[in-house]
Amino acid sequence: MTDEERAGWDHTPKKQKTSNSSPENDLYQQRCSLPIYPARGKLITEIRKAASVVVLGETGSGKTTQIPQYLLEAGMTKAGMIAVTQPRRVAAISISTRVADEMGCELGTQVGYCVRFDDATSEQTKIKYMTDGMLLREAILDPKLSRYSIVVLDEAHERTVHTDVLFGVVKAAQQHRANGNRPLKIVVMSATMDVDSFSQYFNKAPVLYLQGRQHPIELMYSSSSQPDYLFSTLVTIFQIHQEQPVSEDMLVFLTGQEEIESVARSVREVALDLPQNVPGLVAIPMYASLPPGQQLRVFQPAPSGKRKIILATNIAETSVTIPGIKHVIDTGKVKAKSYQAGSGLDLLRVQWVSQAQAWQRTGRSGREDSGTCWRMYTEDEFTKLLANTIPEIQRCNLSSVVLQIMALGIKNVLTFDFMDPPPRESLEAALKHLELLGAVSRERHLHLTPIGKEMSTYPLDPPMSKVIISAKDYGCLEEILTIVSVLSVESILHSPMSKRDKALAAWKKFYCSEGDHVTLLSVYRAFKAVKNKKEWCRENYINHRNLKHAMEVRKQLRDLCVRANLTLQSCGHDFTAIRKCLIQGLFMYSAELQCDGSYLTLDRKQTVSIHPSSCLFQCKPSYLLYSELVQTSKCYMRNVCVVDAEWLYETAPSFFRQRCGKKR
DNA sequence: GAGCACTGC
Repeated sequence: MTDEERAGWDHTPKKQKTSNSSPENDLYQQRCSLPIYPARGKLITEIRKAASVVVLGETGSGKTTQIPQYLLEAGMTKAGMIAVTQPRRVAAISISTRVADEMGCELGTQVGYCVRFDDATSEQTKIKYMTDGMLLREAILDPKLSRYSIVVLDEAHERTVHTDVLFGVVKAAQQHRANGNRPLKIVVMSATMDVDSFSQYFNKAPVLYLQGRQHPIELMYSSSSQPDYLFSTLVTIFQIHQEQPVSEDMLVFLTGQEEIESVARSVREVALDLPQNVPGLVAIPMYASLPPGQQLRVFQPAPSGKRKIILATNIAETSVTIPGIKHVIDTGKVKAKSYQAGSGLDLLRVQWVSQAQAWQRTGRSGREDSGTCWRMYTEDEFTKLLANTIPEIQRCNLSSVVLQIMALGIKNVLTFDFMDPPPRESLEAALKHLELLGAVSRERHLHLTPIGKEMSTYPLDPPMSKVIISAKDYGCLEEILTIVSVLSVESILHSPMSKRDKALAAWKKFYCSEGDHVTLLSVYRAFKAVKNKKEWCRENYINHRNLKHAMEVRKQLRDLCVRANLTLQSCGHDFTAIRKCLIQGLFMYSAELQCDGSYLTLDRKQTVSIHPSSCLFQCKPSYLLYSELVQTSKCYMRNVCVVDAEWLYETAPSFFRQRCGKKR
């Protein structure tokens, strides 16, 4: 979503009966005054002419809201809907709300949206805003995307895994439909200059440039390299504060929660010692794990006579737009995920941003008026940064992506038409993982097994899908649905740092000797049984919101199971059945106790420890399953479950024979 | 004896 489109309206659907497309209408006037409006005719002509078009639209051009309407008005939806994909749910919902307003129709009629858990479309729908992940799901059922005449891939420059896979999917669908009477048009929309690769990939598609409404921004570089970017950031904050008008708010890009809270403390401390004649300031943190109520603080104006300083992660680069920012301080650092197929471990590391990311941050200062961006690095350092951020698909675990691609009917993932192919080792590692789960087979040729096909219907990581479809063999689908749902949302255990001991004491009554999975099940069961759920959550340090979310996920998974004719059996208190079932998907995530009290993983022989948040932290069972490994100060197993060596061996004899040869 | 960039189905 562009800045223009994000700002200035609330997210609640407005139901409007009068038509807004009459010339005397305000919204109509607004539409005509957008920078994109003069290009309307040319856009329609070009998109009509070419099979694929790339649109480069600066922020504020209005491309996301207007282009779909232009195509509709030009009669280009006769043979099917227009799909407009977005990387984020809130964007799909709020933009479609805006467009419905502009068109003077009710949301869900001609204009609608479709995101997980929420489908606001109908038979009348002509323009459908949706998340990229949603279109990908649809593609598994219908690889030709036959309901659509045009697919608009918005925010393509963000290069999410879903968008990257969609590139290949829509391109293949277009080829399939090229000779029929209903060709598929593709519009790729990007906000960065790097559009050549998009054009090349989509058969040299023409590139259309749109003017934006960005104001001039002054760039300030450090004169010398800064060894301590936090210190130079603090100095710069107070330099700006003392020299610039107090009405000009500041946005500082930092790497994470801890850093933000510590800088916030420093800012407040230094502010106490400012001379009398210097105005006051308020430091406001902004990061994703902040409770929603506190996130809203960034939108409130500063108390009069004070300056607002927002300390944010890269959430403020794309997901949240804060109005009124005049100064941006860019530390040039970001915390990002890196994955090496070799270690099989996801890592979060602080690293340099790319040039494109730096420009994105810079742009946050010139929204309503001219602005300034203060870079905490030299111009020379800037030129040495990567031009573009490495696409996510090249730095993540690919098991679920590979499963999805194969479910789309693509024969060989290794030759799938990626715009930027991921490393071969990552694809091979994913295939090996799926083979262990019985989802793919290499007999004669590489193919998806019936189990793999079934697994691909669940919105889960492959191990968890495997656990679900295995539950029928253990008569515990009800329990497994609960456990899988709770594991797939953010933690339901709420542990405020100040009340850690109290929280721990409250959880003790749910603890089960079998491990965290069964413990989470007992929390969920207790929650279902009580009347006053909110109060119960507060008393027991349980996160009510995340638990509600888990219930929503559970309902979706349950529906999918019913559709697959899986019987919803309960095993009551037979936790052995549950643990044996978990092994079916997680056996490669197992560890063995060593004589010295440490643990070694069974597949790569890595030294690991039980995470201190686990209910088994002080226990030493001989064999464990874990849901994930996290590398922090040590390599920790998070969410562990006690198992028998025999069960592991019975589940995957050849896997364990290779790895524990001497034992058997 | 700890620690969480950001999304999404």
